[in-house]
Amino acid sequence: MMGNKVDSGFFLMDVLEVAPRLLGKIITIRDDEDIVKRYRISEVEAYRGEEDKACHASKGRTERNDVMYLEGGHVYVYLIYGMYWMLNIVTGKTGNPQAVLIRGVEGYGGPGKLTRIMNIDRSFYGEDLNTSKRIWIEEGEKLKYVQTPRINIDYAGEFWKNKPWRYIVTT
DNA sequence: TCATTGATTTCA
DNA sequence: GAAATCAATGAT
Repeated sequence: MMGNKVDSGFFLMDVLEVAPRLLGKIITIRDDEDIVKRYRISEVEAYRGEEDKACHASKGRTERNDVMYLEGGHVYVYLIYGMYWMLNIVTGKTGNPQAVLIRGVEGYGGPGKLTRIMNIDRSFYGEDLNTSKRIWIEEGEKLKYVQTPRINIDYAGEFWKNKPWRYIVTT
């Protein structure tokens, strides 16, 4: 059954609006063998602009975070700890570096595990969710969730570390 | 709690 | 150039 792709305007809202609304939506991947797989989003984290010390854009625009400065709807992928690809969705308007980290989908918790299962790597960097033929987001049901502080951002300082910008679907 | 792991970033 | 850092994970 084919779901409806989300409207491109959805990704242009502020990251704090987009993050909770992504819960329950479907990440859809078409692989090299033309097989389409769907994953329901269950956990995300929001990273919000240069002022957010936990955000990769907190020290300005670099080669790595460049795509965060583009219009919402692009895909931001990067390697962490030399082993794990992280999947992020850029949000907000052009020049406003925000992104949502996909931390979990139904059946698979953990951002590094997801990308391994979905076969997501560097080649997805900069993909446009509105036009890409191999990754996009489909509408899903609205789910209840709780908020907690973000994980593994001790370097960001107490103020930013304590922001409850991690969103988890409740069962 | 600790080793893994290497691209990116930071410091010189 | 060299050194430090890091949106994590799995084993101990």
